[in-house]
Amino acid sequence: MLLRIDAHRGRKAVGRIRQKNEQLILSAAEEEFARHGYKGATMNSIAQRAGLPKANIHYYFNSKLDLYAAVLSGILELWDGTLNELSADDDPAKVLPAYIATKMRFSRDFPLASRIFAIEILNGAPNLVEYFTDDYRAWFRSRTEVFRRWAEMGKIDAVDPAHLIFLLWSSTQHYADFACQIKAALGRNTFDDHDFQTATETLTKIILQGCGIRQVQTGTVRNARLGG
Amino acid sequence: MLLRIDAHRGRKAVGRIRQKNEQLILSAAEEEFARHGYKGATMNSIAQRAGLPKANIHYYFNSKLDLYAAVLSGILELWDGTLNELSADDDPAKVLPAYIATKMRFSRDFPLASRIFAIEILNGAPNLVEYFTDDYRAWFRSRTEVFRRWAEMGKIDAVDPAHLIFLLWSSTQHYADFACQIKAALGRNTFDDHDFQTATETLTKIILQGCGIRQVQTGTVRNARLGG
DNA sequence: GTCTATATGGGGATAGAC
DNA sequence: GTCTATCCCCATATAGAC
Repeated sequence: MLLRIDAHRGRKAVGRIRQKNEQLILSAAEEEFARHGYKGATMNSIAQRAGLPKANIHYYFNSKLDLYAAVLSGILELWDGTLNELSADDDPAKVLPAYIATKMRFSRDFPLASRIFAIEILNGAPNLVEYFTDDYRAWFRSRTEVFRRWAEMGKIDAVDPAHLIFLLWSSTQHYADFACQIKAALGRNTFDDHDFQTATETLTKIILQGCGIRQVQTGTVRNARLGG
Repeated sequence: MLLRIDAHRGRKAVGRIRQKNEQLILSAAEEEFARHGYKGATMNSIAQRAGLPKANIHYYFNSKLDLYAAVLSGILELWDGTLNELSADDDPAKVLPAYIATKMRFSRDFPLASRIFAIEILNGAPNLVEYFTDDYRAWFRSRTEVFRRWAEMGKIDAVDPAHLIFLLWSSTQHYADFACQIKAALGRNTFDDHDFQTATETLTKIILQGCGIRQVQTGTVRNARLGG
């Protein structure tokens, strides 16, 4: 069964009430899907969280799958384009820390989105077949190419670009996806801005140094490394 | 509702048939839970995969939750003890590569276990409240202490130990949990032993160098770093 | 111990009044 | 557009024959 990821687009333009209610439902659905997975979340619990009768959910989104598609679609829009900003012309000593910081902000600001996406992947991405196409493969290749050229130019050490990208993804998303374990390990109930800053700095230091990039001070623009 | 994680222990000693069937069911359940989550997996599909009638599952494991607890319990046993082998007396240049390699082997050999655990954490670990206790916190602190002392002795750079551990966890588990996305990105149907080796080497290089550890050649024992 | 048949509840979806 | 009442299916769990 194929999922229309863009199911929520193409809806007819709407009034204020509709827009408000749809947003209310989407937020509630995001919370429930993140907490219980697709099957585990119920239209009932979503309706309750949104403060609306169950039938209204079906009025705005025809089916549970449509609602899930809308949530997932919003997440993909959010995801797109962060890695796209990296270019071979950039100085990795400048843009890699920025990329790590951006991904960490995502983990802090949109943990639910990150978790829903993660659960979808963990389950084998049954609803993302049309997302993981040859286009995705081509896009990814264009991204690894940036790192490959950096290595070629001696701006970073010769590391496998694909695995470096996976490292960037995994290490940052971990703070959204495994927040519960992290809090348990640290014995905390919250993981605040200061914690996120420490995490960001630690990751940045290790990954940049691990790639042979001399770190520049924040705010300072300096060439990191000129020779191989 | 509290879950008895040790539900499968304390069962009466059993004959060959029971043991064989229980193992059959556990394997089938692991596959289904990993693929569809707790709620998404059905006793029917588990029974079918195990090649047994549904009622038999209930005969061996009273309820679906009991079955899930047994699966989860086996996973925790598997997880325990890998990080325990690290000691402050060790040379991180030797034992960190070994730890990374072990975790990567886990991702390769037990991807289902990794995914079930990940889904449980993603969902807020509702069934692991009795696992993430103060004991867990104390255990984690004892592990960070190892890295802290390494830094104190100048064996590694001064990095936040907790976040270093999270990095080790996230980067290695990623290859089990996000296998589906990785294959899509690489345009492959399989991620073979050679791929795992490349991934392991890349991670090892970046993380060790990122911590200021000079990597020793495989099989060679050499002091990595003597001074601060 | 094994398995068929069934009870029971819950969840997605809809009809139709307002 | 909104919401109550209801339908129908499916999943867990069990009863009880073998």
